[in-house]
Amino acid sequence: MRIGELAERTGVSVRALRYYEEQGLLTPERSESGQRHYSDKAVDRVRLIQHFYAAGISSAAILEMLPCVVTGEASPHVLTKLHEHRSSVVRQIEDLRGTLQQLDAVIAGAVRAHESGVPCPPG
Amino acid sequence: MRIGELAERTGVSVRALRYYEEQGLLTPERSESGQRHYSDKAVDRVRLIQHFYAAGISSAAILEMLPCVVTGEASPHVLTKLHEHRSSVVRQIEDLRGTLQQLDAVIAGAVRAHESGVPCPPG
DNA sequence: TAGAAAGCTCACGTTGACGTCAGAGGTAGC
DNA sequence: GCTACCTCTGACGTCAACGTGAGCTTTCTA
Repeated sequence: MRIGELAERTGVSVRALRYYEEQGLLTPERSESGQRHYSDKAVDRVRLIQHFYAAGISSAAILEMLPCVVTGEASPHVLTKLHEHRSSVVRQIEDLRGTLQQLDAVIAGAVRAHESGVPCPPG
Repeated sequence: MRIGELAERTGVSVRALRYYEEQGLLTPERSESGQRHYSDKAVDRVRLIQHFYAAGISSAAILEMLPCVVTGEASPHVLTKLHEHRSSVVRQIEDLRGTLQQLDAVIAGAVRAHESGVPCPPG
């Protein structure tokens, strides 16, 4: 498929797909005229990349990990990196749980205030 | 306390504290000479701000929510925003759980490959 | 009372993941 | 073969949360 279709199927912009290629995360075939052509597997790869981005993992780090994501192979160094990222993700989840509690406390307080007729700040 | 002490007690840089003030998130008293003076409560407020930042909530959104965090009051509009952020945080946690599974699968595959003596990509 | 340390206000720099625009060529349906 | 989109390569713009440096004033310490 061409870049527009991949963009549509993944929900990622055309610009982003070209950017992924710049970063070495995606290496499509090229037609005679220079147009990019992607296999179906690219859809999953793009989703994986987005997953990692969402976890705060940088392009460079993703690039480092991608070969072993694809082939199942990893050098000890890459394995160490993988564990580091895992820990980071776990930490993020814990932090977000804390934030959730904060938000819930705020919401509960606000609801109580609303029920007891306390005036509201502008907004 | 002055800005340096607040920075030390919260682990946030002096520059960041001035930035929070620019955004309206922090409004310290000023001495005759113009130096900022913070109360003890500022420590908790800074930590709360950091919590929200970590959850991907922007300065503007935090600013909108802060009054009701402080006073326990909230307009219906702010309450809606709070619920939106809550949903967003929940979604982030779910996404990160997915990422964690991906990482675990990759790590498991890499370990198996390592044990069976498969060659490694450079790195 | 000096001088180091901390604070002040601009104001420009940084980083990452794209957005956007320009100008030119490729492709598909009729 | 025409037309309407699609794609290409630069290359500059954006946005948020600060970093950094300059040049100056205030406060603490010996």
